[in-house]
Amino acid sequence: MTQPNTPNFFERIYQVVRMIPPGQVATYGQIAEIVSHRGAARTVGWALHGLPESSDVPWQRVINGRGEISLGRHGSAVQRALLEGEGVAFDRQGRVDLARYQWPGLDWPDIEDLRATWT
DNA sequence: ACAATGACATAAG
DNA sequence: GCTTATGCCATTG
Repeated sequence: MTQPNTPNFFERIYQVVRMIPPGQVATYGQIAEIVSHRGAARTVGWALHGLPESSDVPWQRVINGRGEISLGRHGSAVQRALLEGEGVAFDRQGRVDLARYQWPGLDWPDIEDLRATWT
């Protein structure tokens, strides 16, 4: 973004994030594993970082591997509110029960087919 | 092309 | 369970 030639990487990330159903959450690593390699987790966060709140991408459903919100204290409140509005419960430490709310992800055939669209 | 950065992840102490 | 150290990837200066 910020440039005419937006790398497909960000678009891929957005596309996957849009597939996360309401009331469920996914981790950065999970998204990275679908769009690219496992190590791209940081890049996923970078992609969502510049995303406007009014975007069609449910960025709030993407959290870190500990089930916690990784934003600075600033946007964390917003994200928490959005998720709570979808039925996601937070514990006292502001963490989500991943075992219960984590997005199952895509099946291998689906991932394969999805990647075929970009490659 | 090199060095630094960032909404991460995992292993080790 | 929390803190520290190391790895990974793409973007940016």
